[in-house]
Amino acid sequence: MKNIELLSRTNLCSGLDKNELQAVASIARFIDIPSGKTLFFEGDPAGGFFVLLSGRVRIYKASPDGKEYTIHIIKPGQLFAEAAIFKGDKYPANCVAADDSSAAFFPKEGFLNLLKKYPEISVKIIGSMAAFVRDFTRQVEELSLKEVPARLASYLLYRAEKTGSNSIHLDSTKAELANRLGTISETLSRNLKKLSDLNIVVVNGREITIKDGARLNQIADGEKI
Amino acid sequence: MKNIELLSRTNLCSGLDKNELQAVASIARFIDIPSGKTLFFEGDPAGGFFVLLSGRVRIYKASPDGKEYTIHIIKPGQLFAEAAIFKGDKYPANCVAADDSSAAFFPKEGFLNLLKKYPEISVKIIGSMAAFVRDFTRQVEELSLKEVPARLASYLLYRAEKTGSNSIHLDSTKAELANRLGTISETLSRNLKKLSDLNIVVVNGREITIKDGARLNQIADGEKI
DNA sequence: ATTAAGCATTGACTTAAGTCAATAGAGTCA
DNA sequence: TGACTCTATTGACTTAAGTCAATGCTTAAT
Repeated sequence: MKNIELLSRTNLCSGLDKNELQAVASIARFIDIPSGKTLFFEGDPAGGFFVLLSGRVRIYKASPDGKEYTIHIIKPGQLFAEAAIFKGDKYPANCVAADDSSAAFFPKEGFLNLLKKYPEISVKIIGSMAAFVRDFTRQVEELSLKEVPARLASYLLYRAEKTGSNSIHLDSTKAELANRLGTISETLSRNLKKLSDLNIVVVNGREITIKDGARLNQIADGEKI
Repeated sequence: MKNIELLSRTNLCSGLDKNELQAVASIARFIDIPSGKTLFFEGDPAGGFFVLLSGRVRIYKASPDGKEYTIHIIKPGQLFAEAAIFKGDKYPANCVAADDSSAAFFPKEGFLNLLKKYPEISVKIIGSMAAFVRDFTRQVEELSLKEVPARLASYLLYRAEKTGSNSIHLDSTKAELANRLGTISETLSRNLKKLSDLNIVVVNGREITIKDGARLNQIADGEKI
């Protein structure tokens, strides 16, 4: 996939339009990092930050006795070493590629100039990250609902609310939905059947239609089915 | 609590130093929203975005037949209506206070000027949100580990790695930790006891010391105990 | 020192949800 | 059309984890 395409899928750039994306990409330096290669060491002068495009990188600290402490595993789409930009001028930890990876590097000066020139870009970035955080918050809340029926009901209501329709189209397999709900496909299947038997929803392949939203709300609140 | 103090605890401002915080606060308009009061309606001209400081607000859409669809419940610290800033000039949904609430309002123009003048502020905001997203990602992954021992082990390792020590100090009750791990205090207690009986950790009040990190890693990977 | 309050632990029991395995549909390709 | 693959469903069984209730342990206050 083209780098700019990968870039557009990251947190940093997901809200940007074509021109803005182009402007951001123009100051990026795209790099490939073979698995096992060190990208930087603690104490190296930090000239900017990275966005991971593919693969995985590991950020770790090494203690005096030689032990390594992994601080983060970075996944595609995430920023890393961004602390360097506001904390100081040295990277505060080591970074090595855990898989063959690729990243975009943003030099600090270039990025600051870009934002100064196009402040709307920073606002968009902030806005889309805020939305992201909000969705994540929801997901954490959802996952910590103890029972599967409650999680499922909550998810269905959320999707329905978001689209303003009472019909939800799954754009992934049921197994993936199960995973997102912190369960397995069999359990999801059984629970959808229960809801369906009670005429609370109608399931038609990947199309789920809510028939009794009030009841679904009660279930999301923990009521037994 | 003072508004500026509340502001410093939000996503938007958590990474800022005193002067920057002051600069941001100086363009904010602080408002109180009594429970039930509508902050804006869909279609109202959108002059800026908000950060919730206390209380809860509900963002919803109303359909032609009068039904309401809740899109989000906003909690303290979160940005809202930030979409208005990049999507267009009208609020895309309605917003009402669910509890007595307070918020900071940032006029679009003022905020843009601020960021233009101090691009480091946007960089800091972006950086601290990225860190936030990263922690959240981890939390979601952790919660979707099926079994409590794995979630617990994963959490302990994470905390230990982050501090670079093999001793973890809980700054909350065990019940709260249980909640964060998506379980209950009794179950947490039993699992800590198991780990302790196997000499994998030593528990001393709120101090947990890892004795066998390798074993803990296996458990985090799903191995039975 | 004694009581009270809050947090933590333990046991007995119940239940939700996972595992394993078989079967059924749906979609695709030759 | 039939064979193949991928996804979904269902049943029988097992197990992890939740509930309820009792008890223990600390800390702080009178």
